[in-house]
Amino acid sequence: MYYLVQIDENEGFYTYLDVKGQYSVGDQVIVNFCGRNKIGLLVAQDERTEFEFEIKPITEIAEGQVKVSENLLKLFFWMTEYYLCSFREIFNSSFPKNLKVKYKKTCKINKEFEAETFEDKEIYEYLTKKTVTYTTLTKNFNKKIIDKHIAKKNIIVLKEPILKNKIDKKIDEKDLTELKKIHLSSKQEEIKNKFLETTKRFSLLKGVTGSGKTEIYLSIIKKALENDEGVIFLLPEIALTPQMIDRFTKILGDKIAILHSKLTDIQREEQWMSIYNGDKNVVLGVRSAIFAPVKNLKYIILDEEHENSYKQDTNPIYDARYVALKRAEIEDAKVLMGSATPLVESYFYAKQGVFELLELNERYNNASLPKLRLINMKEETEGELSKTLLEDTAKKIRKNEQVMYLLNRKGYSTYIQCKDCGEVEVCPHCSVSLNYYKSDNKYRCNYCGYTKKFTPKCSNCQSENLRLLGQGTEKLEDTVIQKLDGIKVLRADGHTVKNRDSYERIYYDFLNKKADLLLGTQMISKGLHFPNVTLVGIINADTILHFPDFRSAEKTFQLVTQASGRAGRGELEGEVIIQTYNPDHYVIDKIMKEDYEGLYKIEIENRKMLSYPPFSRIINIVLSCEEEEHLIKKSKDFYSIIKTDTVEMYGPIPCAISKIKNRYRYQIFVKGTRQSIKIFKKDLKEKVRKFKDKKMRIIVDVDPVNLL
DNA sequence: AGCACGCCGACT
DNA sequence: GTCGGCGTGCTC
Repeated sequence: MYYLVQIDENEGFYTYLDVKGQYSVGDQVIVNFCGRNKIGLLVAQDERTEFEFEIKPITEIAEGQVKVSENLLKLFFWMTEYYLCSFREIFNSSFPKNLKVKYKKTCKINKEFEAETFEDKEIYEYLTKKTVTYTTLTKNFNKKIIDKHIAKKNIIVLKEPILKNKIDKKIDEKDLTELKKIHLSSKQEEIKNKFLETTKRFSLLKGVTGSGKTEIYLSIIKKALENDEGVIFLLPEIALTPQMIDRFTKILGDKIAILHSKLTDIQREEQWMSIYNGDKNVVLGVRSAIFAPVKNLKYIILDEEHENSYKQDTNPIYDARYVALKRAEIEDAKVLMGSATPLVESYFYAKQGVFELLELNERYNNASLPKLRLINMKEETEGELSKTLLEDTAKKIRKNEQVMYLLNRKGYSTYIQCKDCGEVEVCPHCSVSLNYYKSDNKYRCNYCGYTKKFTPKCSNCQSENLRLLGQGTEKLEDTVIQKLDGIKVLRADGHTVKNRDSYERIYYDFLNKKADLLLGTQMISKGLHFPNVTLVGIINADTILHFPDFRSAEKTFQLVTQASGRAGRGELEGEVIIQTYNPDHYVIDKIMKEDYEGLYKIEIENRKMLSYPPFSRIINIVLSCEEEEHLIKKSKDFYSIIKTDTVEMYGPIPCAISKIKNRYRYQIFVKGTRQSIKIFKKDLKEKVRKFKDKKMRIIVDVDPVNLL
């Protein structure tokens, strides 16, 4: 029996022979490759019987291996074709690092050399008796001498896989008492049943913020637990907050596994193994949890479906939403996607009947939707915090209620301009302006992390007449403290929130009313539940409105609506103040009227007219290189290589951000029908592989979300 | 990682 | 012509 084997750290597949027929697809084995032992994954049977090269036998099973299910392998193969990414990258990103068989460096004597060539006879004596790891050897002898011997090849260093055993199984008793306490309203019950009964594989739950979507999810999980069915419940990273985890573990106890990016390697291994062993059938996790080896998978729930973070835009590039649909097809499971503000594409598919559309238009427990007020910032004279918002904030605080401000920019100032010569301070490595951070008095680049000390001098004309433009959260905090005497402020942005711990601390401090105002970036706009918050201020509703992206209107609507949803979640009524410089823009109008349907109609018309998704499929090809001339030439060459009349092609043109980390960036934008794009992709991967050179990187982004 | 292959410049 | 340096591609 021949198998196609994916070998660790290698592209492509190699054929090996299973002499005794003792292995099967999904096994991890040890094979001899390049004259050394390597871990290989049996990805498929090789149906061929004759080969024009010599086939080696599989050495042995990787002891303590964890198998990959055939369904997951199917999903990975589909991904390599759809996203043109490598099998190895997908496998690596879906598989806990700790569970990969590791290599150790072992040191041996090279027998071709005589003992007298050894500077250190003791090492020679030692190594003729045994083979040890490099670490052990360096502990016993002088590292410098050892390295010298290795360089002279007196000592050979080999990488050998370390085999380890599986973690012991521990079985949890199922206790559903907490779950049984969940009570659904008749409307929620109706939606749950509709989802369970529909013959459609995919459902879209459109429910206003605070309408109790989570209770519906929980009741589905409860049903699954009672019937030993598997569930994957996905949340965007930003929403998988300590609060969410708290809530879920309180109700579901240790019956669920949790997978998120802040787990330690050991924690991730434990969680993953409990799923693999079948101890836990329910997984709560972020994007990559879509690959969890859940047994008997019946439901995939995807909350906050509109969130960009479901799209991974580094290799392997994939969209967990689309992968979820595919996995559900392969495993014969159902998908429930939920959002208050679904993606235009998803809503379109729901209206077309591809998704079952489920709607929940009232808030849970009769809580009322917050009142919205619009402030035209063009008429404000007192800087970037309106008088109305300041006054109302003061009022709420006096009543001992809490306030949240959302501002989508961190730091103090987003760009610094010289009043005399007009020069803007820019990053030396990227084509973006530098941000100013007052807390450590530094300029900082958002893209490459470059920092330099802030000096109040224009680097062009040395003038000290600088203008700090574009306010960020730091400056907002300063302004508020200065204008509202004695206010206690908590700030949550990329700078104050370094990890889950600091996030948690801010969350609990605010919940326990240790502050009056919580101000922060997007990270506070999702999923958080503070019953005492009665006012939400959206400082600049239009920061992303003018991005050169066909989704910018939709994204603005989603962001503001989500943030507004933070107000009035308890007994008290909520208010939202939205500051904007574009009061006449149709998005602002639809936000104020809470008219998703209206926004959808405008957006879908635009998409149709310009033939953007869902009326087309897009591929964005980004070429990057440190040398601009080389890049321009190669981009043009590549364009002519892939040029075809069956799809629309634009470019190569510089990307909106034309340089990042010293690499110049050009893009080729491809648009076509589902079918024509499929054909276009067919040999694109091979063309990219052949065309790439050492200096140049080519990234093929299928269904891009970020077009910058 | 390590070997084969091919291209190109230096030298006989 | 030949030798060798090195960049590139392949290993089942």
